[in-house]
Amino acid sequence: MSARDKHNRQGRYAAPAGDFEDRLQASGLRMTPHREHVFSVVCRELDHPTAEQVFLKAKESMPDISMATVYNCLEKFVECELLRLVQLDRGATRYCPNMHDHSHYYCESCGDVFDVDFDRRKLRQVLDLPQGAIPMGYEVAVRGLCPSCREEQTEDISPNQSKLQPN
Amino acid sequence: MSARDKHNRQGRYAAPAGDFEDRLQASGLRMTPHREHVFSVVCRELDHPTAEQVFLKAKESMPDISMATVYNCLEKFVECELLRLVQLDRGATRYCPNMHDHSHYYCESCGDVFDVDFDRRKLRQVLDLPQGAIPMGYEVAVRGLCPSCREEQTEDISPNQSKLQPN
DNA sequence: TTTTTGAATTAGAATTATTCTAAATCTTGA
DNA sequence: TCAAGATTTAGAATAATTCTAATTCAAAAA
Repeated sequence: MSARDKHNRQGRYAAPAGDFEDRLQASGLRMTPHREHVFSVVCRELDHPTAEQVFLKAKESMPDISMATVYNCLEKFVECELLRLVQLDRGATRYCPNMHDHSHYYCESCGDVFDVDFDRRKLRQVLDLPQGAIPMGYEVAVRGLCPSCREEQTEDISPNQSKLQPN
Repeated sequence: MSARDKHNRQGRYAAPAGDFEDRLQASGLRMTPHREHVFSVVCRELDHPTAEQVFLKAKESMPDISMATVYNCLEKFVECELLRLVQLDRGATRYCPNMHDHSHYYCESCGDVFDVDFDRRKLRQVLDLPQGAIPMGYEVAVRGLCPSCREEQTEDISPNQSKLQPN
């Protein structure tokens, strides 16, 4: 089961229809079988995959595709705003097809990553930005327990004994 | 001029006094000249430096220190919560001695990184967290123009002609 | 249609940041 | 003083990514 299914969050992506080709062409890029396939892997098959995960999945139905092509595709998709980079820690960069404002919730127990929405204007108000700054984009990551892992960890102990300190 | 000076933000660090030694000892670590020096470099000499920047600066007054020691020190400091990791993009990991809740503002024009405070409870309210999740920590990065770079870019054109879209 | 031009793909080399390893050195407590 | 273990170190190894240069492919021009 994918993280998206498990956490029961609706996927909302930038390119539901022919938008994919439009965005490529707007950047002077061609739509190719490789690009279509790589993009579909990121969108449909996995959640926030790394380049290597995309490569392995893409190879299943396109065995001759190379790692270099996967990297090239992903880089171009980021340039034409079909994907965003997600850098949760020192590890490999992940790719995210949800181009709406959202944060990434990383469960420290199961390792899943899922999207959590926020309102950009409200987020801005929470930040004590210096006068004159022009914020253009926000990247928010949350670490903690996801609902299913929290349930596992609390089902054996009574609520009052829980050491979990939500904040 | 350091980013901290330029952006005129007060530095507030976890270990102003003898807290440094206490935190090391609480994790079973010794206070050594190398550790003291590396920590002081991160705290006083640079803002959000990478391991390599710390190494180069530390070498100035301790020429025999090795890169391995710098990495070891930084890793231990993160473990005993004297420093936090900051991963702004694919590049090298940065280290931050401000252990209070805050976000990192990255200026896309000059490349400086400075701290921006937020209220943890308010941030939590802005996020549409799923029922049952237990958030433990937040990492917020903002990209945009810092006040000085914004001034440079707008001083030649009238305010109405500005293409800048703050949000 | 053929040619030309440049984009896309590729394998493998190179690079970058980081981690690992094993030896030497230093500290502390017995 | 000795033993145990922590610290430091150089350099090797690793992981992720980027670069390079050759090849293939596709669209526009002739």
